[in-house]
Amino acid sequence: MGERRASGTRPAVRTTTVAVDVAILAPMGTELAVLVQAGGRAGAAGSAELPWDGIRPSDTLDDAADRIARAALGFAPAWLGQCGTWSDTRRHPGGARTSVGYLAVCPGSATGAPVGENGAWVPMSAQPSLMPRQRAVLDAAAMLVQSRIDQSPLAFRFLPAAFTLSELQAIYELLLDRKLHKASFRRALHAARLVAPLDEWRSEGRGRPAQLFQYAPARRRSVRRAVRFDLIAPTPGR
Amino acid sequence: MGERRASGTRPAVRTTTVAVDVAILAPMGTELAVLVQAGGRAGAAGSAELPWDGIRPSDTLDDAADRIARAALGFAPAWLGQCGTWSDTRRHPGGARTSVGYLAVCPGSATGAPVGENGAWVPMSAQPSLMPRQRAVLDAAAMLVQSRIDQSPLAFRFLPAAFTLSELQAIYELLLDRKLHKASFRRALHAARLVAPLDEWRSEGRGRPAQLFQYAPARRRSVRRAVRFDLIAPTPGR
DNA sequence: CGAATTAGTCACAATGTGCGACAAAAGTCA
DNA sequence: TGACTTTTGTCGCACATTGTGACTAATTCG
Repeated sequence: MGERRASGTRPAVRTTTVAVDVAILAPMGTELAVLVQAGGRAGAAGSAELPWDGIRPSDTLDDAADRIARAALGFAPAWLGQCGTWSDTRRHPGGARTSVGYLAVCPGSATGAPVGENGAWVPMSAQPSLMPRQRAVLDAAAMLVQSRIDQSPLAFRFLPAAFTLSELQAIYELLLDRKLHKASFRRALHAARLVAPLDEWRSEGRGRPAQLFQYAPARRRSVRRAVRFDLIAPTPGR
Repeated sequence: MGERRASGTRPAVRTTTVAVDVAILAPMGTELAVLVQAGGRAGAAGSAELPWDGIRPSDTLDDAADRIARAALGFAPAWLGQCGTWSDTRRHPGGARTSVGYLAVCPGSATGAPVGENGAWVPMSAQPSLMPRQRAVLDAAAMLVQSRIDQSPLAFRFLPAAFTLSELQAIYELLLDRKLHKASFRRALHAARLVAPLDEWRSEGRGRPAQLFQYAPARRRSVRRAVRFDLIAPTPGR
């Protein structure tokens, strides 16, 4: 003991095979959907896979994730963020020992259009059968959405730039999986000064036309609030 | 266009060199400190480094991080969590192209004892001069602490199992960098039913002895709360 | 035109938070 | 011993935030 380094040996880097795996999520109807592609062995059971690739010499991980998401979607995702990294022997479509997982978010309009030749949007509830490694990435991506909803404007990335407040509320209800009260939702939203009205209205079939808004956070007083003990979940996370 | 994969090529894994870098944080006096070790070239300016190592064939990343933290500290950290992964050309002590960053947390008692032959606790405000890659890891670790304070019992990991409420409040004040009101702090803490009193008191010099508590989250009603728009920061993170 | 439907707001009750005041239990020191 | 200091721990009130149902507004449908 008293050894400076792990187990008395000097630290040394090792070589590994690495892939970037991207879970691309978008709202579809009343729930989230994930974009999967047919695997290498088409027709085989459990052959769906998340879009993935290796990293190129000049790539950062963010570069690679953006490239993979663009290639799968045909356009850039509205948001990208890392959701974890794993290195183990679980199966991966490319046989990578190490996977860097990313979450990509895009508006619901994407789930209405076809995605390439072998892409498909699968509802999260349908539990697409992925290889174990990619299953871990998808689970972590879903967790990341949950943990970031209240801390970042992630919910807005599931919508186009201009949206109605009812659409925004529907996204929050989808992500949080519970009904919200319209008046409370709007009161809190406006108090936070996160959206600005556009001089534009949209009529969606019957009913009064809804005003369009855009995400436009205003400089707001950084009030010192209480410690939020009520948000603490028993497990300290991953 | 219409291509199924990135740039029309089939996806393929690549090889990279990888290190696990661990930012070990603990309270020291009134601020956080990070554990650094003297680098390979002792005495050289900017030679401090975070504990790091490669991954072993049977290691998961969590295994490696735990091993590295134990070796540096002499005991297991109270908490470990991934804070990000980077793959770029920034300098790293081991020359790794890819780094998996971890945050390790341990109680303040650690910062009073010596740490191995060439370890030292450096206050975060002192900005230890690390190589660029490890600087990124440390910054991400600090961000992770901030983002998890309200979502997980992370603050409790900076304390021993038994603690006084004043100690807990001091940790929160240190992490949030602001004074908290004692009565409000305790009211919210007890309302969340996160701690249980021990039948033990501790006298710290003068003043009334403080009762000791332990972290013991009780099953509490999962009240449906409002969407917390006020916590949303303008940037969607990382 | 009236019913149905969706958007948007209001008022009030219930709950939560900031904050000062104060009581309780110990040590310090004349 | 007894006043003074220091720290723990609680109470109560003013004020802010949130939950909820009721209400008005603007549009389509038949």
